[in-house]
Amino acid sequence: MTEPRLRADACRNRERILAAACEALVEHGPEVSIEEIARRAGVGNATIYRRFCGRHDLLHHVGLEVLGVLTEEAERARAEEVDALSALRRFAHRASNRSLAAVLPMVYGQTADDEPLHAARERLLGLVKNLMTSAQTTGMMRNDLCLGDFLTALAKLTRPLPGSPRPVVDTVRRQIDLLIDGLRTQRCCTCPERPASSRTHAGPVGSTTDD
Amino acid sequence: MTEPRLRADACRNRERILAAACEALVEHGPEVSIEEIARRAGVGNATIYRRFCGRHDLLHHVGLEVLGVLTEEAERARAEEVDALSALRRFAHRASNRSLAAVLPMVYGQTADDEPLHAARERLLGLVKNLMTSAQTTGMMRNDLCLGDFLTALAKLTRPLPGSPRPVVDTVRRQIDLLIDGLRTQRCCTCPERPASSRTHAGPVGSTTDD
DNA sequence: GCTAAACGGAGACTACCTCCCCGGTTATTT
DNA sequence: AAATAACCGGGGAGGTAGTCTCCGTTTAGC
Repeated sequence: MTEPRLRADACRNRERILAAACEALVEHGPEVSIEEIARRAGVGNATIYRRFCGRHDLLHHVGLEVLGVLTEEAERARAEEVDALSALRRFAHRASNRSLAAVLPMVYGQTADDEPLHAARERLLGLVKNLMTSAQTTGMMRNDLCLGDFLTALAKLTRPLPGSPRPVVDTVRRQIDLLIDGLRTQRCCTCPERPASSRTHAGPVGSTTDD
Repeated sequence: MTEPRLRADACRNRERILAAACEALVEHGPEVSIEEIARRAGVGNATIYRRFCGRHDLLHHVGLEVLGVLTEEAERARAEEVDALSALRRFAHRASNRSLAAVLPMVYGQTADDEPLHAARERLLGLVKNLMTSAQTTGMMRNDLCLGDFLTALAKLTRPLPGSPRPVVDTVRRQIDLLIDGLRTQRCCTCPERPASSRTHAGPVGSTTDD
């Protein structure tokens, strides 16, 4: 049964294609062209068609990969952080890496009635929902919020605006901290007191460092 | 000197085109097609070319109009609200109507070195900047934030995610309130204690009511 | 009711996108 | 190190969609 294992370079290219697809999706929206993804990945467009059978299949695998990473992050955050709100904050930060949270809405629209994708999604939603209710029942988080508020806010903040040369990671992080602080019941500043740069727009272009 | 005044129907159509362009821009991104805008406005595409000389000119006027409305809103908010933070909140709510705040980043990328647009933009930025420093010096708003943090967050939250049938106004409002609460120095819940719907995603599709 | 302004649709032309084929390149195996 | 099979990028055919213009018809305003 199949999967004769990919050659090393083919495997590398497959990863690159998936990563490029994520980037391209969040920047250009759901109907980004295959050519654009290929350009970004630094491969010929034929390579994409060789590895995936068509657009739908590509997006399917993008979705699966992203959902997998996020689910794992949610589990680790829950396990390694002491309280639910810190876990949510950590999860949010991880989800902002490579705009992961913003990829999902782009994929869903294009892959209707895709069963495994739907299942993976429900699993992630369940985990985050648990974190939220846990934070709420322990009194750390306000009660007038539902899952959708948090997740769509996360997706929106994570998604880069067109025109920004490279998403300034620092800004996104700060915005997420702001959001989390808004979620809190009591004020307890989690945001490092980084002096505000008085410049109007983006500061130095930060590298996408992992947390 | 020129501007022989438009006929009533032409004038109406011009408004419709500008409004449709805003909608289309925030939904499809900066390189949305003229055809799509015409479809949305319910006019033939020739009508757009009759009223504006090309894509650049259309976006220029979209930008001017949006900047004009937002500037006026900022001034009114400052004049009519008692404190700077309330003014910011009010401004943010108004800017979320018709996704106004999200239109601007779409326009800027396409209209480089457009002097009047740039001037109008600086004017608005100045007003908002004043509101922010005012809120900060009176101790209502945390100091580790700059103009860009607030404005890009506003633009992102205001921009609809692809796939959402109609932006659920209620959700956007709540997210903005969350953001403003995150800005505060002390907790003082501005958010009406609307009981959280436990449903996973969007609740009822709200109409885009003005504030 | 007349006239000039405005309208929508259709058409020419272009650009880009999808998908496949082919001659050259590279990883792997012995 | 040579053989071989997997893999690669570029280019091309066919198709779709976009931009902008022309033209016969409709409509607002006097």
